[in-house]
Amino acid sequence: MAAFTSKDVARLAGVSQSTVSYVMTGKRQISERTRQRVLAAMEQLTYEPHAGARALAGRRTQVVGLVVPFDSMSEMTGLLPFIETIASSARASDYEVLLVTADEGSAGLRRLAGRALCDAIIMMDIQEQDERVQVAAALPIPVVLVGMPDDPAGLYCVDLDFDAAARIAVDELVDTGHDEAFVIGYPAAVTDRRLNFAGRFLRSVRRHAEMRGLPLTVLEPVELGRAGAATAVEHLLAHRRPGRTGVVVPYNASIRPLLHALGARAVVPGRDLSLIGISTDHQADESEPPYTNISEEPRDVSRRAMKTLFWLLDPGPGVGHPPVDLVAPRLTRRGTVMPAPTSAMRSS
Amino acid sequence: MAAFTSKDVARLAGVSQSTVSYVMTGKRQISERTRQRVLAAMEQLTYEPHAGARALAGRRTQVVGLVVPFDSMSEMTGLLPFIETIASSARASDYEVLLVTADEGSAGLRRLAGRALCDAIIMMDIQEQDERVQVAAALPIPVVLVGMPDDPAGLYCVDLDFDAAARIAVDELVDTGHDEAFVIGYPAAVTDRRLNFAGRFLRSVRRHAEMRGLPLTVLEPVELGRAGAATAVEHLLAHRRPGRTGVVVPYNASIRPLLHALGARAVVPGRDLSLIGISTDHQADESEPPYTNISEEPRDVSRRAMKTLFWLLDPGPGVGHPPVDLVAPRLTRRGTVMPAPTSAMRSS
DNA sequence: ACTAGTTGTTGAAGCGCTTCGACGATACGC
DNA sequence: GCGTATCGTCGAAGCGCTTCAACAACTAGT
Repeated sequence: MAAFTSKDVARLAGVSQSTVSYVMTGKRQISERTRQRVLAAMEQLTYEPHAGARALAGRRTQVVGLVVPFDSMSEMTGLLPFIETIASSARASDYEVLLVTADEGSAGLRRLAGRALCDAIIMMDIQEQDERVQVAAALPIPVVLVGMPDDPAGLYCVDLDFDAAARIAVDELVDTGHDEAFVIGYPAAVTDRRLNFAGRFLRSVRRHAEMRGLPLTVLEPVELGRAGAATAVEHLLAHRRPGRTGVVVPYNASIRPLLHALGARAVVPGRDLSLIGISTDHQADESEPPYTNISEEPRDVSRRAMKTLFWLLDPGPGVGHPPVDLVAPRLTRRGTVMPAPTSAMRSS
Repeated sequence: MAAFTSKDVARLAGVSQSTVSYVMTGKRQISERTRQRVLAAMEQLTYEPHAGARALAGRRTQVVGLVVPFDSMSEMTGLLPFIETIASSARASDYEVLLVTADEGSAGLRRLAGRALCDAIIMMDIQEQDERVQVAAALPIPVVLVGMPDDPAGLYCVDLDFDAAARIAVDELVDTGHDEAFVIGYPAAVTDRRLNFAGRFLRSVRRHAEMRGLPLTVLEPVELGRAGAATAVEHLLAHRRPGRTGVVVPYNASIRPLLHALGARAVVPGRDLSLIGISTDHQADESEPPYTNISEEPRDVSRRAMKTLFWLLDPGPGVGHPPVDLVAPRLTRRGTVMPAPTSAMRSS
């Protein structure tokens, strides 16, 4: 099992070592006959090129660095689909994935680039003011952000379009004749870290509600778990005005406990009030009961991020790429929003 | 930002390049004065050694390959703590982590070793009969399994001691005077893939129940989700004999829906029957209600696996290491097991 | 027929490290 | 004082690739 080198392949194929290299990289024309001989020799020896040597000589590693937020003790479920999609996109283009945890901060970024560990970086868990963004922008390799800091510093960003999500939620509630809306705040784990999407969504939802004349209250954050949800529901029920009330739950992990708390008080979403969650379609569908949701699809976002990253690595002749790529969310009705009153009633 | 090389450091420090190398690796004695000069130069240039060059010349990469089961569409939550712990253990020893998805099968393993992408591999999601185990055993680099195949082929394995877990569960039920036990089977997603732990647990629990004379029935698998749990509970209630019934739920994702289904039928664990789950302490504690559990701690298992891996990379002078390292589980009572009848009643 | 391309292949020069053997300098034993 | 260790440093030879310049063998153009 002593590893073979390209020299061994060359000898077996009866060509020079550089020819073997050209067969692998395709950077020079090689006659079909020779190519086949070389490929056969590789096959026979189960040859694999030495990654380090490649990186050294060719100055590219075929590795993408993935910076993920493992530091927070929070469940951070929902992270897995991101990682998985990124991993498989990478493999599809013959790239490996190197995992770096976010708690390393900028040091991790510098290490990745400085040691030539990867050709590009994809960074998640972006905060509004993120020191790493400046560092990343100064690196000699491309960096794609999943999320949007206040100042992207020229970096490419991919994320869900939270402004559109907010607009869709408000529109849906207004169009179905709601008189008032509540937004369940993000849990402290999110707001403490000033994760970018929380602020973006809350600002947008306030703006759109105002534009459409929908009275809107942002409730205290729901701490993950039963107790927090119960408190929020009590508060909600105590403060709602008579009329048609809509509730928007922007943080997916809050949705389940909230539904549970409503259920415990025999409040039925879609009958007694309306509820819209932001979550994956899968989660919304599997929930008991299923709820009307605005899609937040980690897989789409990751895929787009990887596309951007590969484009940066090899721009090609195309027209370019938008620096900020916001994935459009989609509303799917699953019955937790009360339908609009009949037209007779409506014209009040 | 043009990357510096050790030659630049050498020039700045007024020493030869090889001296710089010896300062980094510590493989030769260097006078303290020179060492400090070199370190200062490195600092000044923010020098980082080129990983590829290191791998090429030094034949070690300071990378561990991590093979994780992303292929299954199953939630595979619970995976994150493994990954996180492995990532931080690795970093603590100045190793990077390269992520490989299990759906690549043995090809991924061969690539990792063949291309010299890493110094060692840690592989999760082991099946009873796993073709990858043979391949892994033949690799020129150490491989540690998280899980136990039927035939470890000489590889080091780390996992929860499912046999002990089964014994603890049976003992607890017998010692508290139960007349009968049910085990909720693993969902199809697990059994279809013949994951190693399912068979190990079921065999053990049957054996220990027989040894202690506890009538035991293994129920149909609970499919993840409400419906599956409801079916299992109905079946359970229909078939239980009069007397003290214990239920063991070995798959952590099945516990929550099961508790929910029991609640929906107003069956209270700890009063109407007993329930023991295998899950992390955290999950057991946060659950509503909390349940008596046998600990399954991914972080412990991962940590031990990494310890084994580092030992394999650098055996040191110690006495050695057990090839199969089973982490002992621990029972924590949280009130879902009915206490033993009073001694007066007991002596029937 | 003779130059001017074109095509396919090669030798050799690195890429930035590790590591071996060598060597000058200092310390020791007698 | 002279050989003999010991210590600290250096030069140079790779590690296994990529890539450049060069060249042999053809094909075309005039």
